[in-house]
Amino acid sequence: MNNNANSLIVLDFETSGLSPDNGDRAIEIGAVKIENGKITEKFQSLMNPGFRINNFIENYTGITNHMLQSAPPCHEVMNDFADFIGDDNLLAHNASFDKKFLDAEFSHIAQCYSGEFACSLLVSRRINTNAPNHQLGTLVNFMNIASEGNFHRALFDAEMTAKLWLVMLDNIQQQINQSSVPFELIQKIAKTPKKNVSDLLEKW
DNA sequence: TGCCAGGCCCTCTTTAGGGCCTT
Repeated sequence: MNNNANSLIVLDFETSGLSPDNGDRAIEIGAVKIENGKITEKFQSLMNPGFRINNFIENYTGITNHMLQSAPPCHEVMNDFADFIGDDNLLAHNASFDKKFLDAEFSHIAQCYSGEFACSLLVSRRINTNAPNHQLGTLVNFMNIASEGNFHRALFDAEMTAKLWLVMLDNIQQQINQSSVPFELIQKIAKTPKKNVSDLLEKW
């Protein structure tokens, strides 16, 4: 594990559906690298899954079958993405979803990654206890984060997740009165029952 | 024919059910 929570890859997949076990594939990857509290690199690409996506996904994402026809194939994009993420830790909003697609796409090309996932959704449920809900768009509005772009596109969602993450890290830093938040603490927050999180931060 | 995602989390729980969140 890279224990530096201030340097990590924030990623978001758009996909043909909810489950790679049912044959769904990634159709777009967007990611940003956060280093020392700032977005320093970006990665974005559509990818052709080799079949037509349905109307719901076209409407939900704005990604059309016409756009995917000329996109590079998944294996090509995922190999480039493996180089992008290196051995950094990873972050996504509802990470279990993006992790299962990353695992599935990497399994197709015999790639692997060494970083560990953090989940902004799980942390938000424990830190932003007054939020009306924990959907990415709701949290961005709730925390007054500037947002000009289209939700449900991979790079925009990754950027918004990164900005949300930095606000939450700042919140945690203030609570523990330290200048950085160890990745180990992030993982502990995500696994701690909500009612015990304030105790965890006080004693850190 | 009938089913059709899955992990997390809460509670009127744990011998379970249902909502949230992602596409």
